[in-house]
Amino acid sequence: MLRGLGYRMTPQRMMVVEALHDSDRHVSAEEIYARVKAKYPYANISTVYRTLELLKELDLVNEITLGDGCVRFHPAEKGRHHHLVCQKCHKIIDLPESVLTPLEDILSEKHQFKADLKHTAVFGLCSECQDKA
Amino acid sequence: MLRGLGYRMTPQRMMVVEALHDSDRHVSAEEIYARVKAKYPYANISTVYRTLELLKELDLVNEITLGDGCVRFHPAEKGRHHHLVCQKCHKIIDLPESVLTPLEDILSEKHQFKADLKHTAVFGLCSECQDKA
DNA sequence: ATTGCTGCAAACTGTTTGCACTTGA
DNA sequence: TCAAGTGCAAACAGTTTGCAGCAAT
Repeated sequence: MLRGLGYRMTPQRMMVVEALHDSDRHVSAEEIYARVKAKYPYANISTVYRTLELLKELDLVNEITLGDGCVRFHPAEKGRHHHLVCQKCHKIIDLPESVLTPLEDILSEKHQFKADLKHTAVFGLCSECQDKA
Repeated sequence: MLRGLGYRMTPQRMMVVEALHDSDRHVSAEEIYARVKAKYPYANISTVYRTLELLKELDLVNEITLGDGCVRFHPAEKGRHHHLVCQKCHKIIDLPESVLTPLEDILSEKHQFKADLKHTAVFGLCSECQDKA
């Protein structure tokens, strides 16, 4: 871990990073806390938040809001992708980065807006929930 | 107001609706509350939330999360549009619906996902903030 | 030996809920 | 009249902060 950049490597931080990588993507702070706490019951949620804050600043994790009232995180190294969020069953479908590049180009050319699509979630209905309706 | 559908028309509800329409778009519940309270100091924020909840159910207002920690609302009648949110100056740029229809089609055809883009915000940097960087 | 990080408790923000009272239909 | 809607206070979830002590460097 590259934190000979002035930061200290503490067991707590290691456990947060580990939790982030072990879980499949999109874990909330509370979920990370739960995982860390399972190993080390004295762990504190504010430490989790502070570590996530730091990792975010260093661009090691990305943050995403999926509209369920809590921010979710995933490691930047796991590759960029986007998210389709089903409003009914709350499933999250990952989307290859390529799907949104045309959009990125349009926004850049026609609106001078530099979109940061790693933070983007698209809401709607997945195929199963469409069938049910 | 079409609430001969069993709902009562109370002054509080009128004021919420009024506040929604008077303000330019994307007001948070707190902002609506502030506006209502200016007219009627006894107003209560839970009433605001309850009214917004109702309007949402009746599809009279849309809800959107702009990533600043609070949900924002705007009247459905004001027309559908999308939102570019600058992560630096927090400006909100409205986008005509047409810009995202190609995306809607792609998601529908290739991913069987029925996107509901009225809830969608795209984050990034506006042109001014790009220049500053 | 520093100084950065942690744990704890307490504050804070946005939102929801239970309940008794009020009011629109 | 009387159920639907309100105000209030209290609870809630997710997140942040101040501070004293601890521990990586």
